[in-house]
Amino acid sequence: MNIGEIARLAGVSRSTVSYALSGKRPVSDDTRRKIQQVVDELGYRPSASARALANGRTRTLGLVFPPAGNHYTGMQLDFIGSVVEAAAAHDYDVLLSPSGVDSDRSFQRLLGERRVDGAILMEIRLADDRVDHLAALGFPSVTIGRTARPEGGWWVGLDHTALAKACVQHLADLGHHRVALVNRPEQLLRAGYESAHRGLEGFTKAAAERGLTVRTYACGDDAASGQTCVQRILHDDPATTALVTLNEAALGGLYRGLAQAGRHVPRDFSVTGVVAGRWAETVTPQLTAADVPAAEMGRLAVDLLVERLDHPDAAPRQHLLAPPISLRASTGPAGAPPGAAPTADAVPRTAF
Amino acid sequence: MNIGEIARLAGVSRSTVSYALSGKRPVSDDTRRKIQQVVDELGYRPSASARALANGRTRTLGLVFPPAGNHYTGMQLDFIGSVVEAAAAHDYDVLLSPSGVDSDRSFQRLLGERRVDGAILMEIRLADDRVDHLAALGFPSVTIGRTARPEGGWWVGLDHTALAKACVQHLADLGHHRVALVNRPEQLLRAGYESAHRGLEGFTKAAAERGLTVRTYACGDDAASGQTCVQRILHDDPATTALVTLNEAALGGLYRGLAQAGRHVPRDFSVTGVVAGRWAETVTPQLTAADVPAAEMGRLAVDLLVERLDHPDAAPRQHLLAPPISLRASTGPAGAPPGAAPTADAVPRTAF
DNA sequence: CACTTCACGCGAACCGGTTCGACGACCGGC
DNA sequence: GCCGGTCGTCGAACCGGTTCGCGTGAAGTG
Repeated sequence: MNIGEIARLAGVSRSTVSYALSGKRPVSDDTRRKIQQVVDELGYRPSASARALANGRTRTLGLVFPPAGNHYTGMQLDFIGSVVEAAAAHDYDVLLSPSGVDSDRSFQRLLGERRVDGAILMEIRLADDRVDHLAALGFPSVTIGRTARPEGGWWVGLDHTALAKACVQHLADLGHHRVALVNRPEQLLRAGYESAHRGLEGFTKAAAERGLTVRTYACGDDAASGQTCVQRILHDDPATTALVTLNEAALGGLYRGLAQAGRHVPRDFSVTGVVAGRWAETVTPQLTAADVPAAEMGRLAVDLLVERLDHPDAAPRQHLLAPPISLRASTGPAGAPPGAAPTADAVPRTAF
Repeated sequence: MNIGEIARLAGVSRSTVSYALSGKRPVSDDTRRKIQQVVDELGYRPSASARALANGRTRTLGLVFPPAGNHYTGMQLDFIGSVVEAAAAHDYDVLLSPSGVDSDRSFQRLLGERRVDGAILMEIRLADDRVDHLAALGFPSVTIGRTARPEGGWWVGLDHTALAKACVQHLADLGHHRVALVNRPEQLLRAGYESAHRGLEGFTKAAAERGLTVRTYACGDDAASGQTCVQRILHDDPATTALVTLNEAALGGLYRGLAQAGRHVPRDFSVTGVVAGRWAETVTPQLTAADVPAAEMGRLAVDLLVERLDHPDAAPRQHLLAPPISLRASTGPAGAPPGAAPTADAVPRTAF
């Protein structure tokens, strides 16, 4: 069943059917009605491929994310979900592409074969050949995250530096002096992941400003690594009283490691970090954290991309977000000497 | 840059270029080399739309999942990730469709506009109009999950009945008599979600066989609901000593609710359920659970679908999985009277 | 009544591939 | 020297839409 069939049954030409359906030229009410009736009867829908071929637009967006091996974080899930829903609201489909490096097959399919009108890139690196490549091509894309030189690009980003700083300052205000940073895996640091580097930078600067003694750790994206990481932290400096995590997937393991070492959160150890809100609330005590507004970021990225597609000459736009820390129950004042009487219950508190 | 341009530069006809690239007809070595050289120089890749239009195959698979609002579970994430990777291995792209009901817009786009060669459906309901619709159309699809009448379909499923039974038996073996079931949300139960219903059935049957006293609860897909749910459970029957959860997203909240009520896991309360392995390990104590092999299921679903696409007349195939319970640290013997001396530490044990 | 104006609808070309039938060149055999 | 068969290539049709330019008939105008 194609447009020719509809035309035949409605007794008009193919072009008339096309115009009646698209509204790009006026069609008399009579013919429009007749055509619509036939279309409804047969449940006709124009072929996406043919349409894409004819007018060069696929009405599909590409969502490029790292090959991931097996470790997706909750944050990524939130991004994916919100991107898909926002795209649907704009009448776009989303094509998923597990793509790492510039030259890989998946990426070539997306661009070279013109499967998508535009792309959203996740997990940006400070020096990111994918971004450079797309910019050179002038291909419409929006990144979730910023490279080292984000000027003139289209992106929605998180101010990881400010977020990590805020975490440190929060801990310093509570009187903590010896603080550890739990970062993303070594391998991602080496690859230059933005969040890991900017977060590290903010952490280090803020610690220096406040005169804290700090150590930083790379940690695998899973619970077991988190547990091991806490062991290393407490082994390297048993006087550590707080940590900041940029690693969401390790969070459960961090808590477990602390429990195992006999440190009660938040009574004698404080935990905070940069984590998507939904996941900060699944642990007990709930995590005081700079909540990553993943859903909002996904939506904004789609909005930007759609705008860019609709107005090819529009000036680049960006959104830099810096959500405030949400106070929950995983941080508390430092200084309770080990062995002192318990001062608070482990049950969540709603405020400080 | 299109196939005509390549043909011109190589001094041959368009059809020869097509044959040289596809290998569907022999082409002399000389011309093939010449063509390949031009293709490489210009970095030519054939347009996916044009190709799809010409031969009717898009090399794209649709992944249909519920609109989800804002609540995606970790399990769904694992499905999505593994489906995308498995599809890439077969040289297919994946189109995401947040689609609930049969007649909705997203679903129509996928099928009506012929955007995909086949579809994978998630979150199956016992009576699922999407499945019926696809079956009636003869559209190649594979479901992750089974309807009430799965015979003759293509699917990969989990034996939720057996899994829930195994959980109950495990608890019964440990001496628990009063056990609660934490199910998926009320709304999903009403909609007839397979996992919720089959799991409930297995739970109820096994409990009857073992003579247990049980209560069942519907619970929202988030931590806060889990916490509330535990409160209800302990309010309704304070003598409850164990629970089985089919609700992965509520898990963190369940733990919190128990801690808040002063029940120590596993010393005086046991928790088990049906949860993806990765997520069972993020909580402390780690969850003894029937691990949902989400990654494997995604891969199997893609394999089945690709096979079905390659052999349109092949007989339907299925995979019913029933992974064993992984013993971790969240269950223990019942009967330690309240106030008795602690018998075990909360730290994970590796075996019973 | 002749002449413009406008509204509608038609045919053809085009998007960029694939595929089928045919044709010419070259080969060996008789 | 003619014939039959292979091999390699070409032209044309086709997939199913969109879009441009034009023709036609009815309505409006002087």
